[in-house]
Amino acid sequence: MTNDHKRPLTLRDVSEASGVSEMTVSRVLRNKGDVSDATRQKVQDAAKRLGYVPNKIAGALASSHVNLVAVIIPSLGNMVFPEVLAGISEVLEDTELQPVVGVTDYMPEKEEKVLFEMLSWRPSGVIIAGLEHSEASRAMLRQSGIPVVEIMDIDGEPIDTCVGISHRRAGRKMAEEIISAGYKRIGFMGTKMPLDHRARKRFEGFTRTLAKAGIEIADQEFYSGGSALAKGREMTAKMITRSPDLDFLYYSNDMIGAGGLLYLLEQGIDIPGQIGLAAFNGVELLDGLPRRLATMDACRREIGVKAAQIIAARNAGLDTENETVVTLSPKLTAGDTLRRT
Amino acid sequence: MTNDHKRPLTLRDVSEASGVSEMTVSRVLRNKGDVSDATRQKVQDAAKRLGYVPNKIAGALASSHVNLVAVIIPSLGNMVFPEVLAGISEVLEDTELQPVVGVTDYMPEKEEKVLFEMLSWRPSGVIIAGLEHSEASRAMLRQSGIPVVEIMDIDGEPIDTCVGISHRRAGRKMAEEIISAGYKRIGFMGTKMPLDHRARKRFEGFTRTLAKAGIEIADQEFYSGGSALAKGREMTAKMITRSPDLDFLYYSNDMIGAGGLLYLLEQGIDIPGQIGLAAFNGVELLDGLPRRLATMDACRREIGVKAAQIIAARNAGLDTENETVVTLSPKLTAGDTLRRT
DNA sequence: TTGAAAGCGCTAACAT
DNA sequence: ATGTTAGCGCTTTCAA
Repeated sequence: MTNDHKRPLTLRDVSEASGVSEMTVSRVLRNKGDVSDATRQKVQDAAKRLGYVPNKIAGALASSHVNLVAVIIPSLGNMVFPEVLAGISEVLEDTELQPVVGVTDYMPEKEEKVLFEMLSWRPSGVIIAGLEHSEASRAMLRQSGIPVVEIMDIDGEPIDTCVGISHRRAGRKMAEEIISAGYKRIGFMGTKMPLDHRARKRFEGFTRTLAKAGIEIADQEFYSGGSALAKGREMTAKMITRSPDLDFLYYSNDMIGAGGLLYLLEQGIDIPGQIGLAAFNGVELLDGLPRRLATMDACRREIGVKAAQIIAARNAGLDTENETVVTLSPKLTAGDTLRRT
Repeated sequence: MTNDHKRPLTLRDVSEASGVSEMTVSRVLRNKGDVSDATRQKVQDAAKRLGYVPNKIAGALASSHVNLVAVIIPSLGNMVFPEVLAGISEVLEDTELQPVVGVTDYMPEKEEKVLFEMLSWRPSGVIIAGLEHSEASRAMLRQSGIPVVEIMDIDGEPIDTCVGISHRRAGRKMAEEIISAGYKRIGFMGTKMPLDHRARKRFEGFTRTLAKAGIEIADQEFYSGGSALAKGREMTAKMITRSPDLDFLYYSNDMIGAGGLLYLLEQGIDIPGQIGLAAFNGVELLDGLPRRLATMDACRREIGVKAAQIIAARNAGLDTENETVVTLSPKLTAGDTLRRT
C-alpha cells in the first residue's frame, strides 16, 4: 500500500519496515528456523502491509533449489495431455513442487528448444512425453542430473524412468478382440504417423496381430490438422464408399472414431452388425455419444499421478532406485460398437 | 560428454575449457556485443562439447530481466483456453518472451496463490483471464509494476489493460436473434454460475433482452463437473420432459449444446422447426456434428494474439499507452439450428 | 533466538 | 574485441 515507485520490494524493505534483520525476515517468510512469536508477527505484518512478494530468482540462486517440475508434452489441444497434467497437479499440490508445462507440437526441434529453455531454469525434475527424443535432447536430460520421467509409452529405452502403457500391446489387444469377434475386412484411420510414435506403435501391434491371423488391413486413410470429429466423418465416408465391403473400422483416436460413428449412424448403417468400430483413448466425451464406442483407456490421469509421485519421491530423497519402468494396463471397453463374442 | 559428476556446468567451466574469459563466453552465448569469429567459434565448440546449459536463474538475477509471461487461466479442460494459449504462443514465438501457464480451476483463492507464485518469479508481464479477482490479487497486480492484460471479458474495470468481448452483449445479441426468429418459450442450460462470471454475464444479457420483449426464461437447469456432452444430453432430456412446450434451448457452451443436439435428433425432433438451439463459443468440434449448431464465436485465438501483442509491445518499450480496453466482436453463426428470419 | 559475512552464477558498466 | 569489477536479492554458514 506504500510502494508507489516501480521498484519491486526487497527483503531489505521488509527488514527496515519491521526493524528486524533481513535474515530473520527471511526465516519468517519461509517458516524456517526458530523465530519468536513477537518478531514473527512484526515481520508478517510488515510484509503484508507493504505487499511484499519474495523474489524466487534470488532465492533459487542462493539456495540452488528450484521447486519447479518441467512437464513437456506435444499438445494441449486433444484432451489427453490436460488429463495427464491434472494427474500431475493433483500429486504436486501436496508438495513444494510446481509443474511448468512446455508444448512441442510433436516437433523434435521444438522439443529440443523447449527442453533447453526449461533446463536452463534448473528445475527439480522433468516429465516428458514419449521415449523418442533427439540425441541432443537425450544428452541434455542425461547431463541434467535431475530425475527424468518419460511418460505415456514404455516401448523403448528410458533415459532414467518411464511410466506408461505399451502401445504395441494395446494395438495387439484390440486386434485380438476384433478377430475373435469375427470381423475380417478391416479398415484403419489415423493421424499421419511420422509425428506420433505412440499411434504408430499401436498400428504396428495391430497389423502384426492381424497378420498372424492371416488378415491384412483392407484400407487405410491418414489425416492431419482440422477438427478431428469432422475428419473422422470425412475419412469414414470416403473409405466406405471406396471399400464398401469393410466390416470393421479401427480409428487411432476417439475423436475421429466419434466422427465416424456419427456418420455411419446417420447413414443408417447397422453397428456393430454390418460394421464394427473401435478407437483409442477412452476420452470422457464418448459418454455423450449415441453409442458407446469401443475403445481402450490410455490411463492418462494415472500416468500423470505416477510420474509426479516418482519425481516427488526422488526430490524428497527417497530412493525409488528400483522401478525404472512402470507399466500400466489399459482397459478395453467393448461398448456398443463391437460384436459380442 | 565430459561432465561425469552431478554439478551442473557453469560459465566458468566453458571459460576454462575454451580459454576465453567468462564475460566473453557470456557474450557469445547471448549474441551480445562484438566478439571475433575465432573466439566465438572456440566458445561455441566448448559449450556444445561440454553440454553447457546456461543458468537463467543467475542470468535473470544479474540482469533483472525475466523473459517470462505469466498466463493465468481457469482451466485447460474445455478447449477454449488452449486456443487462447495458441494465440499467445504464436505471437510470443517471434519474441524473447515465453508464456508460463498457471491454472486456477475457477477458484479465487487458487488464483491468488498461483498469481503470487508466478509474480515471485518476476515475469515481464501477466495475462490473466477475467476481470473478477480478489482484492489481494488486484493489489498484487497493481504493485507488480509490470504490464497486466485481463482477457476474455470487457464488462468491468480493468486493472491495467483488457482484451475480450462483452459477454453481456453476446447474450443480448443471441436473445435478439432468437426473438426475431419468433421463438417464445425458451429454456436455458448452463454451468452453475457463481464460478463462471462470463457465463453469468451472458445469461444476464440474455434474460434482460428477453424481458424487454416480454419473454421470461421458461425453464432452466445447471450442472457442474462430468462430461459436458453427456450433461447436455441429460439436462436436455430432463428439460423437454418437464417442459414439453419449449420451442428453444439456449446453452451456455457448445459442448452441452452438442449433447442436447444429439439427443434431440435421436428423438426425431424437428430442429429448428419444433425446437431451435443455440450455444456459445464456436468450438471446432461443432464442425463434425450432424447439424451446425447456432453459436457465437468467442474470438479465443484473437484474444490471445492481441493480449500477447500488448505485452510484447510494452516489453519493447513501445507505449501502447492509449488502448486500455480492446473490444472484439463475436460473430454469430446461425447454423442449422435457428429458424431463418 | 538473532545477526553478519560470504557467495550462488551470471551480467552491466567500466576499463583496456 | 576482450577483460575486470561489482553487484543482482536472496540463503547458507557461522558467530553471538
